[in-house]
Amino acid sequence: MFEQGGVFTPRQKFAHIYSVLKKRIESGEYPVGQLLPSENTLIVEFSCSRNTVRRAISELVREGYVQTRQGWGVCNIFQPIEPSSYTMGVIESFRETSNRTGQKTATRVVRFEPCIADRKISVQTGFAVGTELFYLQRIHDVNGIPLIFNHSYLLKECMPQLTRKIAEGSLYEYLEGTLHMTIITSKRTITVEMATQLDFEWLEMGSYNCLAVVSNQVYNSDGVLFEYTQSRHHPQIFRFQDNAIRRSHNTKE
Amino acid sequence: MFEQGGVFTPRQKFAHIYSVLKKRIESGEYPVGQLLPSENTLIVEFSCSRNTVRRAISELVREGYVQTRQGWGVCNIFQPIEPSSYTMGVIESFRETSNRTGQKTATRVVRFEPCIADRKISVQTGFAVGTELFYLQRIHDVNGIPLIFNHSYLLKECMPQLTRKIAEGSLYEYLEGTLHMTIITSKRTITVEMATQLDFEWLEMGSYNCLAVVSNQVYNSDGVLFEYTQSRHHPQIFRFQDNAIRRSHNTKE
DNA sequence: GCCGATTTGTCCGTATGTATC
DNA sequence: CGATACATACGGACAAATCGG
Repeated sequence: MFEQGGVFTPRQKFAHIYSVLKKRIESGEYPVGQLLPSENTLIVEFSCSRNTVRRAISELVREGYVQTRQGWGVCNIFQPIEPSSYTMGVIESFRETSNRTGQKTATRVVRFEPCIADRKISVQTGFAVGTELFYLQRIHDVNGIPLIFNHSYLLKECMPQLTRKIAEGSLYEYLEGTLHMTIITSKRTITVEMATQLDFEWLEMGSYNCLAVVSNQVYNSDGVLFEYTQSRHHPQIFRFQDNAIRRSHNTKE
Repeated sequence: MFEQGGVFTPRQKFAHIYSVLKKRIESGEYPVGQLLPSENTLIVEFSCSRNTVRRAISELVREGYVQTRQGWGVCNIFQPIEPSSYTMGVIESFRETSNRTGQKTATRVVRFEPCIADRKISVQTGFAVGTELFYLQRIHDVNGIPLIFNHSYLLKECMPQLTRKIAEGSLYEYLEGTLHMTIITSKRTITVEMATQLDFEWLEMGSYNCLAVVSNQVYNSDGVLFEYTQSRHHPQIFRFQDNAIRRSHNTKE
């Protein structure tokens, strides 16, 4: 690890190049709407192979910073955008998100009980019928206002010692820090649902009668589904961003 | 192009391997929760390079079919899921989506007029102040019920001949088919908003007072922003899917 | 319309690092 | 410790798209 022009060099070369290019784009060093230096130019600058440059660029494509076109080049399409509560393709805990967006938050556990997956739970969560689980209800306060209601089902086998107290803190800190679990994949579905009795009871719904609902299946490093969480967000604090790329129509076979 | 086991071989090798593996996973040929054959095994089977196999696998990772772990392998985490109206990272027109999900749909243009971007429009859409645009309001009916309200701003310069009649059909068919424009990148933001007077007038809101709002900036192959569309969806037909991967914390620099 | 230079897209083979078992 | 697995990186080759002369 050494420093170079104010930018720390990470272990991986492609990540370094990615981060340098990203900073240049954000700072306006490359004009918007115009081409970045060609791959060959970047190869010389970073003294690396073509694959490495291309990998860095493909990350920027995924994030909507640039787009590429064969025979033409890599075009800067950056536009500054307000920080989103959810960012596509990235897993973050509630605490991490609030730190990033700079808001004061708190978590309350309003229900904590063991349970066993029946057919209804199984269909909703993806756990097999009969699986031993913990069921949690948690309220997240943002700047003192209750705005998120979470229903979670957690695989008991992975965290037999889990207590209500632990769940009051950051669940992910416990799982990753204390239990040394590694979270790899998370499958999310976003819908909009009518507020329920519980939502009205616990959240400051104002005149809204719907919520943004994020249903989340989380897998650990063994490929085991160990968490299902349904997060019910007050509309005013919900925002999700995504960058899409139009794929060629012949790819489907 | 030749056939092989019922699977058409596309031009690109990695896409072929991707599609074969995908079919095997969907059909249960690889047991869920277990490892796929190693990269070296697949290299032999498909007689290709390591990079090509890895590229196919990384697509499957992105789609939530498998997850990988260094030193261990590629683990099958497939779970069948209902078709979503929006699928992450893919651009589709309304017509394409409804064809895919098998619903009868229609589009009505309820407003069509030229306009010039003022400051308010500029902030919302990303077009520079003074840009000449078309402003459209369109209703999408699904199975005869009006459920989506679209506000669109289109760059006049790119489609000076656009008429109300054309907009009644598929806009994307016109842009891609007739004008030979290529759409590459689309930046989307999803929020939930209170229904407006217009929404209540035109859509079957029932007892809902909110909608799922997808704000969309679309760039053509020259890197020019040429479309901003705000799609306001009735909650009952809105669903969006995303697969997230937990990144290592040292990547941010 | 053609040709050649440039640029990105695809694919190959190899080497080395690092995590897992 | 060694064998196996994925992760990173290099360098080279050719294809396909773009653009200017």
